[in-house]
Amino acid sequence: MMDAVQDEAAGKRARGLDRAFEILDFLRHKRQALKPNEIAAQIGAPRSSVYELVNLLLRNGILEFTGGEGRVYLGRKLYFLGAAYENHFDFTRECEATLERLADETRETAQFCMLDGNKYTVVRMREGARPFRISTDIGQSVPIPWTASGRLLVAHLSDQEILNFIPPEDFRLPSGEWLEPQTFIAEVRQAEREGFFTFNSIVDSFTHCFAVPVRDDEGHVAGTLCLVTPRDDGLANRERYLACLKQAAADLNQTPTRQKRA
Amino acid sequence: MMDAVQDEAAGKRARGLDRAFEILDFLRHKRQALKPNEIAAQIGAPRSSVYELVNLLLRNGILEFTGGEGRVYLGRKLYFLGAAYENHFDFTRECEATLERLADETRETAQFCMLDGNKYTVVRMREGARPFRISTDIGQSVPIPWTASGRLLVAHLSDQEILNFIPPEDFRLPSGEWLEPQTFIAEVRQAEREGFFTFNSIVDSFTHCFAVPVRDDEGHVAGTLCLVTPRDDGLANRERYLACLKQAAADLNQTPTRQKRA
DNA sequence: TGTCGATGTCCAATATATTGTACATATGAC
DNA sequence: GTCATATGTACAATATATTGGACATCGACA
Repeated sequence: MMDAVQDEAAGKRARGLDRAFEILDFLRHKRQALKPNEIAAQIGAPRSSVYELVNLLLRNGILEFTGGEGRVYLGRKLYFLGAAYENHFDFTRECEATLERLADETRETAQFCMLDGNKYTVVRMREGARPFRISTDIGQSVPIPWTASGRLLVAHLSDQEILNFIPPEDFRLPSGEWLEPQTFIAEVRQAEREGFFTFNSIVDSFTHCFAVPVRDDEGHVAGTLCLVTPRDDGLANRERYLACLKQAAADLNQTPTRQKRA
Repeated sequence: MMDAVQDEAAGKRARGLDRAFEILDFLRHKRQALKPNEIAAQIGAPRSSVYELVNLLLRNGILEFTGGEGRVYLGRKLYFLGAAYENHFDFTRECEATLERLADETRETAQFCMLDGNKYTVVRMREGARPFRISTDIGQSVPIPWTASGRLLVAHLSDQEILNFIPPEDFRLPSGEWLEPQTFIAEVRQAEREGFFTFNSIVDSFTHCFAVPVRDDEGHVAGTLCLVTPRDDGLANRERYLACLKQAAADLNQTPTRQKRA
């Protein structure tokens, strides 16, 4: 409830485009088809506006009817656009291979993560060979401060920019504990200096997380490679796992986000 | 030039949303980053509008700066949205496996194709094992009447709907020849009856194409599986290839576009 | 030097998109 | 039967988005 996060002031009209992408993002996170009415109620938008926009998006193939009863979900056109992005910044192929290698070498869960707006998200994942699997939902948005990768993904920002960028409520950890922003920033700077970050996950109580940065052509941190391990394994193999990650990141950096194939 | 295809009447204003997706589709087909100015010129839109929209889309992560000089291309958010679509209609995994099997069995190029608006497009492709490879760009839009799959993809429409759906100029073949719409419709009905369509490609002079429908839960044709072969091979192995395709489609239909995993 | 084209910004005018509201229908509770 | 809720449609009012055009800058070029 109260999902109208970005509303600037008060009773202003929302721009159609913004509202449209709010709808798309909402469906993405819901991961299911919804009726226009439900969408309107849950994102707190005027019903007439949502009906209008949904119809526009349907006509453009951005949304599709699915699930019956007039429910809509993301459409095929988005798939094509996403595929074009993936093709242009052709990280996917090397990424899959790298994750596979990482998972083989460590038998742990390996992930490639990026920022999605001001959240953290797992883009690709390869589960480890352990009998006890640790896995995350890919494509879910998670507050940046909750993750090891988060320390690396905002390292290019100044302290103030970081504070502006991350929604304040995201410093409230799932345990209910409050992570002091200054503490977080200190960790960001430390991760920046050392070129990696590791810690016992603050999302659960039994995993240890490793993250190293992956940089794009211009040297910016474009994403991270991570390992999620049981705590004892992580501590026992710390140096080896870090070495594996760094090597993998170096390989990825070697073939930076390159232009199209031809 | 004259890309303003969908403009209803004359000097009307364009809706922001429509123009926005026009920009996205344009970039997708150009397959390269462009300056806002270039976009405006090439799609025939007012420069001020394009600058406004591009900035909006940049703020939403739908577009990204890339390629320098202020050039923009499709953004990461589109990738996430596309991945969510792909995840929901989980055709991809089975699809890849099916294409691989097809390519193995026939040593020919196998494709999975769908409609993209009122065009045909190759979604996934697996190149055959032949020394002489035949391949197509994936994600490119091609007029429906130029392809074997096209006969199947519009079969659910009435004659009149087909005529309304396909832009008239798409009946002009790449050779310059004119394909009579009634001829095309007759082929559509034939394909519908027989459950497949094959012909010597009208895009080039040396390939033969096979297409069979893939249906979704509700029995609609959601896409097609195709083989693109050298003409003599295609004619020599016609029955076997058709059997392979039908079997593959049956396998895909068995696991129809299913809901999410959990 | 002056001219031209390409690029980006700024701004006012008006065509229109967004929205509140009313209306219509179906369903289920009681 | 009545009432409440969920769902979709229709429409007018006004807040604003789209647009044309002016303006500034830069590099090329003669």
